[in-house]
Amino acid sequence: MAGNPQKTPALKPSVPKGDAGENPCAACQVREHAVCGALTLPELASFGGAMKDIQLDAGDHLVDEGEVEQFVFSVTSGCLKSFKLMPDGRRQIIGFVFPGDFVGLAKSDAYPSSVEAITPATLCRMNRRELDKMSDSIPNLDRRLHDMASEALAEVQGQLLLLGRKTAQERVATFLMMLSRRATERGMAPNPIDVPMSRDDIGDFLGLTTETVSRTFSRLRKDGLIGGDKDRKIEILDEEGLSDIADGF
Amino acid sequence: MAGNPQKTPALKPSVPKGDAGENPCAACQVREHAVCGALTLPELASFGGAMKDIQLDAGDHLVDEGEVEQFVFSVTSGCLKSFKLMPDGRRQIIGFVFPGDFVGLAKSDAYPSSVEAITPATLCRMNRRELDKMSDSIPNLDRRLHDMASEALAEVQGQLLLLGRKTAQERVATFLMMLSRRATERGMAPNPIDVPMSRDDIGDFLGLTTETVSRTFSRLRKDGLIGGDKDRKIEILDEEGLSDIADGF
DNA sequence: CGTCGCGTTGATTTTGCTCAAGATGGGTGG
DNA sequence: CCACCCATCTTGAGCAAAATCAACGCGACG
Repeated sequence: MAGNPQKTPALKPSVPKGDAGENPCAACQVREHAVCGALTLPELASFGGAMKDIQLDAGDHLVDEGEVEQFVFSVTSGCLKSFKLMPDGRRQIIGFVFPGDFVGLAKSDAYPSSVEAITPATLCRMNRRELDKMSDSIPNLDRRLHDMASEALAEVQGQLLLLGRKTAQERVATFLMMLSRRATERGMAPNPIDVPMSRDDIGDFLGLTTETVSRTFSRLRKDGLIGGDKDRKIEILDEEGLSDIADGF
Repeated sequence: MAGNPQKTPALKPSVPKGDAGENPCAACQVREHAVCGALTLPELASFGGAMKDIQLDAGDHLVDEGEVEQFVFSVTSGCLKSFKLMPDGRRQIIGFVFPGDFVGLAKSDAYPSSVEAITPATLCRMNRRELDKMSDSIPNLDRRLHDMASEALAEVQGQLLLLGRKTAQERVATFLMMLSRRATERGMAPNPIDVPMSRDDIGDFLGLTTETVSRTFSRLRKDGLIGGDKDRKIEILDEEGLSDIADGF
């Protein structure tokens, strides 16, 4: 069960000590933002019963691209990355996975990408088959899954524009605005931004090299758009300016 | 109603003359591949009753990014493109839309991208609201929509890898393999490939310029991987070689 | 105290873009 | 039916943005 302190969790673990045994999900910090937010308390009880808590250390891998999709996951704390690899090692990070996010939205036989923990993380795990069954009998759950898939689909379209047409500076600015917006949606401070991933990861997400990402951060810093990078936190100094760069104005 | 001959439809229009009035959908050529394939004949009748046939000429625009998502569409013939624009005119084509494809999979308030016809096209149009209602009462329909969204999500992840990490040659090779595979899925010949879109469109899809696309085709032709480009058709001469380039081997 | 991973910065190279000029070919009107 | 026109495509030359190659700083950790 979750409950052990992690080194750098983005949110508290889902099950505070002492609550386990009754309905751990009722106390989950990210429930509202997760799939589970669609469920009534009784539904939540049976749903939670089918869940197994998982803990990962930084660097642990959760699933492999191509592997049979036996499980789906709902993240309760930490940060993960979803990525694809090419035979020669080139890597594209498909997305960063935060608390409340769901791994396995795209129903398919095999995982379309690998997933690995960036920070220590806690997740709830469920059998794909079991989720499908529940989704058949709980319309709200089904709707929530469909809505989350829709949102993911809309969001990834923005990423296509970024990778296909934006400059390095625009990509990095977009990335920062994205992190800031996500933090706000999760009820966290939009500024300074928590940036738990390495320059390498950011590069593989934005279709750039580490060096270009680093240079671009330096330039944004020199131009007074962002502040220093203390403790994996970046401060946005000129939100409007950054947003204009991000959108190509 | 559909039924008039088009200049260059990829498939026959959905409603052959004479069948209209009974259950036009029953005769639809692309039904099996479209949302409608999930429906029983009685369901299909009421579903089709809520549909309005639409015809577009090449260049006609169907929906605008940001516009309220009042309608959804199922394509019955022709080819369209879905795209996003930046303030300065840079364009990213999100995807090409073929017969059987659905416009509006990502349930949201506003269309996430614009859609415009590349060739003359015919579509079935339905109110978003009405589709949602039907989807609530027909589990098979709901499941089909969810499955199609899942597939779209998985496919777009491959596009992220392409745009973020592949070379020009790899992109074009991937594009051709993609077209070939799609044709096969629709029961059409995988070779030669029908390429109804302009070099410009291909460029905006692959994150390249027209010139680079053109040069890359020339190179593939010179290297004997593909044949000439007669009548918007390209022949694959070395499928394995092309596939290896596409996948980065 | 040395090592290792990560980030930054600099020098050089390369890929694909930009700018420019022809080629091609379908469509239109004389 | 032919000539012209305009879109689209192709090819070439030079350029620029980002990649690559390389060196170094810095903090964490053994």
